[in-house]
Amino acid sequence: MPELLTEQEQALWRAFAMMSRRLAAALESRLQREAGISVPDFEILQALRNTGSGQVRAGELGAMLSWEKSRISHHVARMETRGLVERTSCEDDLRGRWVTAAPAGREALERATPIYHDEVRRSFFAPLSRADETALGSAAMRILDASDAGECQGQVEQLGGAMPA
Amino acid sequence: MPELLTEQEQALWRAFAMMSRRLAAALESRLQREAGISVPDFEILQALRNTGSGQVRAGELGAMLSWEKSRISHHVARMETRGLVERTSCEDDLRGRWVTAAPAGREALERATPIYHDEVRRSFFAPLSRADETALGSAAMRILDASDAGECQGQVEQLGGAMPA
DNA sequence: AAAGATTGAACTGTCAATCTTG
DNA sequence: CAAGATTGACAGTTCAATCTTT
Repeated sequence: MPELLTEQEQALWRAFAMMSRRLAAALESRLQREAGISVPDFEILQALRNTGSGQVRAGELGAMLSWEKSRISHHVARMETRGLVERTSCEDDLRGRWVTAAPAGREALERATPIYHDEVRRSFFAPLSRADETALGSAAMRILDASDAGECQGQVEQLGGAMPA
Repeated sequence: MPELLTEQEQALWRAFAMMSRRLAAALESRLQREAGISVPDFEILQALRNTGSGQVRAGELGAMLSWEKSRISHHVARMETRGLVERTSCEDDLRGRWVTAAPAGREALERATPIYHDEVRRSFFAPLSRADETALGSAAMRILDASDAGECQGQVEQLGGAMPA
C-alpha cells in the first residue's frame, strides 16, 4: 500500500478538492444571503416539490437525498420551527411521519430556485467548455459507479441517460 | 436571471456534487477508522511538516489552508488536548503563537499518509482514464481561476505547472 | 487604532441510545 | 424483535465579541 501519489496527482487532487469546496461555499453563501435558506433547506424543499403529492415520509426523504435518518429528523425539526415545513402523523402506519412544505417553504423555494440555478451556471458551467462538461460527466459517472458497488440505486443511471451527447 | 438549467445540466451538476460528497466522506471515514484522525487533523499535521522548521504561526497556518482564524484556533486547541500538537508563545511578537507537531502528531501523520494516498488513488484516480485526469485538471483550473478573480494567490499556479501534460 | 489570536454562542451533522408501533 | 423515527451528547464550523500586544 505504500505507493504514494506523484506530485502531479497530489496537485490534481488538491485542485479538485479546492474547487469542490469553493463551489459549495459560493452556492451556500449566495442562497443564504439572497433567499434566506441554506443548501440543505433547498434540497429538502426541492425533494418535497418533486413528489407529486407534496407529502413524503421522513424515511423516504432520507433515501432521496442519501441522508441519515437522524439528519433528516433534526433538519426537518429545525425547518418546522422556522415555518418552512410541517409534520403530521401517518394514519395507516403510526410509526411514520408525513413531511409537507408549508406556504413559507414554497415561497422560499420559488425565490431560491432561480438564484440556485444562476449561481451553478455562473460558477460551475460558465468556465467550462463543452468538452470539459462531457469529460466531467464521464469522470463523475465512473467514480460514482466505482463507489457504488451495489448500493445507492439509480442515482447514477439518471445521469447516464441525460449526458450531453 | 430566470434562465434555469436544462435537465442535462442539472443531472451533471447533481452527479458532480454527489461525487464530491462521496469522495470526501470516503476519505474521512477511512482516515478516522484506520488512523484515528480526521481529514482536518491530517491537513494541519501535513502543513506543519511541510514547513521546514516545523514551527508555524497560527495565522500563517490559516493562510496555508485557507481557514478562518477562529477555525484554526478552535481546531488546534482540540488537537492540543489530544496531544497531537503543541502551542507556545512567540518571543519576538507576543501576540503570535507557534504551533508545532507533538510526537503523537508526527506518528499519526506517518500512519495516516499512506492510507490517505491509497484512498485517493482507489476512489479518485483508479476509475479515471488519463484523458479524464487531464480534463478534470483543466476544468478545475478554469473554475478556480474564475472564482479567484484576484484572491487566493498561487494555489492555482501550482497546478498549472504540474498538470499531467 | 490595527494586528494576532482566543473565546463563547449558535448551528449543522453524526453516532448511539431510546421510544413507539408493527 | 424489527421498522420508523426522535432525542441527547458530541465534534466541527462560523460569526461576533474580546483580549493582548504593537
